[in-house]
Amino acid sequence: MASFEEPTFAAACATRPILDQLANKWSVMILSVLCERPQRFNVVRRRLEGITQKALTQALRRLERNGLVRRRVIADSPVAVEYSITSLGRSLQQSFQAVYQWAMDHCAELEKAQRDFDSRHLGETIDHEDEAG
Amino acid sequence: MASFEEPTFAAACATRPILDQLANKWSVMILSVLCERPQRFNVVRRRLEGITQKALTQALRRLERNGLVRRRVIADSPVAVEYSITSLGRSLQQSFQAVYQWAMDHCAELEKAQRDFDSRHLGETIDHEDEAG
DNA sequence: CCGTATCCTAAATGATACTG
DNA sequence: CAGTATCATTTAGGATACGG
Repeated sequence: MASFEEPTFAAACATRPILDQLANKWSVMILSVLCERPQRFNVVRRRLEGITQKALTQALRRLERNGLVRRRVIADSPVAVEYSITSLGRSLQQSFQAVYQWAMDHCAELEKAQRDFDSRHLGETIDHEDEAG
Repeated sequence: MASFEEPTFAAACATRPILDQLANKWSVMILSVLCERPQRFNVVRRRLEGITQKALTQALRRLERNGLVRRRVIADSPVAVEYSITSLGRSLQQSFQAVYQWAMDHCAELEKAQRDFDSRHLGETIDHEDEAG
């Protein structure tokens, strides 16, 4: 059973860069949107409220580089670009969907837990900037 | 079925802060480690190679605040603190586990996709600083 | 329309020192 | 041991302007 003191998640583990790149909120949302159907850049942009063009471009390129999303130019003037999910991307999206579903199922519990935690820690320097203003 | 132009992931959606806080690599790894058994701070630290004390403290407090992890002081001098996963945390870990399993199953495919992408984009200004040196 | 490039600011990160 | 605090540096993020 080994010593239990050797790292479980070694820095050199091949999954590290994968989690680094893909375990973030925009990837979850983008794959979810593209999973429905191929869509154009600005359509995706409008459906992910709050994302900037720069952030979307970066996220899409990262997903494309990992083979999860395909980029296709469908016209030349004005340029139209359609993004679609690959089968590899679709398989990841299923796992992501479970995380997203969990978040939907448990958001009330989480919000309560946060309120309880915060009231237990009154007066301490916690910076929880909620937009609940 | 609606206009398909309204945002799917509205900024005010209750799941947004959840994804913001929990959809990151350290949360995935920490819950995975704590899922085995309750463990002390520095044990967790050693098993997550590359994490700093500061990052671990912050991540643990965030998980604690969301009710996914429980913190328990088990001695006074020298201080010993044990972290354990809650049942809520365990339910999330199951979804995370699917993501982690996916990463393990597909890391070869992903690495190949990246190589292909990079060779297709030779000469462009992509800054992919791999540690493959 | 779909980006890239630049600039600027805000936030995350890392190293170090210190406390109970 | 398990943190907190501070500071320096890096990185991410947003706004804007511009190009194919």
